[in-house]
Amino acid sequence: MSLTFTLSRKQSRDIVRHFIVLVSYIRQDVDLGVERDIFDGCLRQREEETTRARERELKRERELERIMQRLQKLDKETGEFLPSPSSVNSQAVPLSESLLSTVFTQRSPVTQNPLLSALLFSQKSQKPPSQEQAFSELLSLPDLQYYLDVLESEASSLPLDDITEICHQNLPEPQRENSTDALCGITQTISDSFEVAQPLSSIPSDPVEILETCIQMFSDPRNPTPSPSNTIYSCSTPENQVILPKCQINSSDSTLSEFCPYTINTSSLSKPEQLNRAPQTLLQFEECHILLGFDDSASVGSVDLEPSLYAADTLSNGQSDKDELESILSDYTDLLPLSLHSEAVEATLCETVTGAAEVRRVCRDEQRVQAMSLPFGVHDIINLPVEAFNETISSCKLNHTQHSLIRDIRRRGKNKMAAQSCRKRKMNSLTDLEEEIEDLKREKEQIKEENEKNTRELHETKVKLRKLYNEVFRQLRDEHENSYNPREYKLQHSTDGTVYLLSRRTADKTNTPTEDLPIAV
DNA sequence: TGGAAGTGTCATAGG
DNA sequence: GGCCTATGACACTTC
Repeated sequence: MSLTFTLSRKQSRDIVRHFIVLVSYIRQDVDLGVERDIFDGCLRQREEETTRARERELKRERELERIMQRLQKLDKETGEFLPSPSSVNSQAVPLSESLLSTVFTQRSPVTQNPLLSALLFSQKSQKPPSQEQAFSELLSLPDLQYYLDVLESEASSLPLDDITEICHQNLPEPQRENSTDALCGITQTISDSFEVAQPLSSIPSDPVEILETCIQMFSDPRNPTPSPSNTIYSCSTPENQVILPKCQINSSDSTLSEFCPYTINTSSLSKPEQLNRAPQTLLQFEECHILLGFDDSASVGSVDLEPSLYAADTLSNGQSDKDELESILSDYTDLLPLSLHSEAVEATLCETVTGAAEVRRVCRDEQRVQAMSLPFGVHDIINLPVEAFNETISSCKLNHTQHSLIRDIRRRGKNKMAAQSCRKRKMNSLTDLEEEIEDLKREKEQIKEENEKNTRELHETKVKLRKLYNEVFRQLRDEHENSYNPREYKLQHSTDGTVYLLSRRTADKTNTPTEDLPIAV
């Protein structure tokens, strides 16, 4: 099980630049005080978060001042006019916009890298912002500015080690202590690892294709699989392979590999060094993470990638269909941003990619499950049949807390699905009732029209009958050829069809035809 | 900024 | 009595 990409020097610079953009915006987001929304109902925690937000706000203001100073300095050096409001405004851009907008520019390494851009921007609704806006936002990052400048100007001739050293020397003292070290750490890691083997142009641009490619690689029997549940990326050859552990928020696992699933070739290292390289890489990135001001204590969002991997295995075994693929892709794109170990990025990208509330809930439950070191995931806890579930939890020796947690997760998950189905039923019922109302209205209109029609026909029939009645009376003659007076006589229709001429006086008294008077017409 | 819509969760009734 | 499902009510978020 391995995923292998090797890089040219230019591509490596692009990747470094890409990491810088991402890391810088993580930092920017934290500095901006963009908070991850965690609902726990605990007032004390809210107060603490409020205090933390104030501190972030103060830090953000200091950062803004530094940015303005840096921008002015840049103007003097380049002789170009850089409108300062853009950088200031960019500080107000939420990370969900600023991060995406920046890395989605045409010249962004992310967009130049189809794999990364496809994974990060799988949502069609995310439109790329203008390049100008993104560039202005990029310029708002002083550390990044230095680093990119060096990359642009000297990277073609200098080793990456020297680049990091230049960055380190050029930055002011306080910032050396922060981001530059971390960035240089990343650079050092990547600089050890480039070798051209497969052009990036061969990487598919479509996320589904990317996933399929990954699945094929994961399931390729030619690739060794040291530990499927703990490995996502490894290198091309056994000699040069560095196994990058699966990304997990709560442990010192690979963040780098999540964003850069390329080969880290350590052929120049000895075997022990090779074995140590991955932890070093991760450690460096962890240091970067910490030094850049990320708040680990508030990090939320432990994510288990195993379901996706298992599903990928299922796919590779030919048991897949399009829905499964889409589901897995969704999981994959959902989980990808969570590996940043940053609550800000996690929250923002979670909300960007999927429904925020559900993702947060899943993240919290996943975190709890992982914190308890439970051997199964939230999905299993919720969706296993009762018997299988009871069998599973009985087979594991769980303490009371673990048992309660699992029961709680299962109860809430079940109830959540029940609520969803209940609401769906309610909506369907409402829709059916509305349709029934419309049908009844239509039926009422039809009956009304029919009634009017019948009324009209009845009226016409009465008119005809009156005319006929009068005509009959007009033609009736007695034995003396005299006509009958309609006021004294009337016609009455019997059930057998016979029409009688009745005297009104007699008919009114007896209400029946008399023997002498009836005259059949 | 208020309101509508959506969602998760809890409490409760009923099977 | 315990478990599950359905549903009303509430809180919260997002638009």
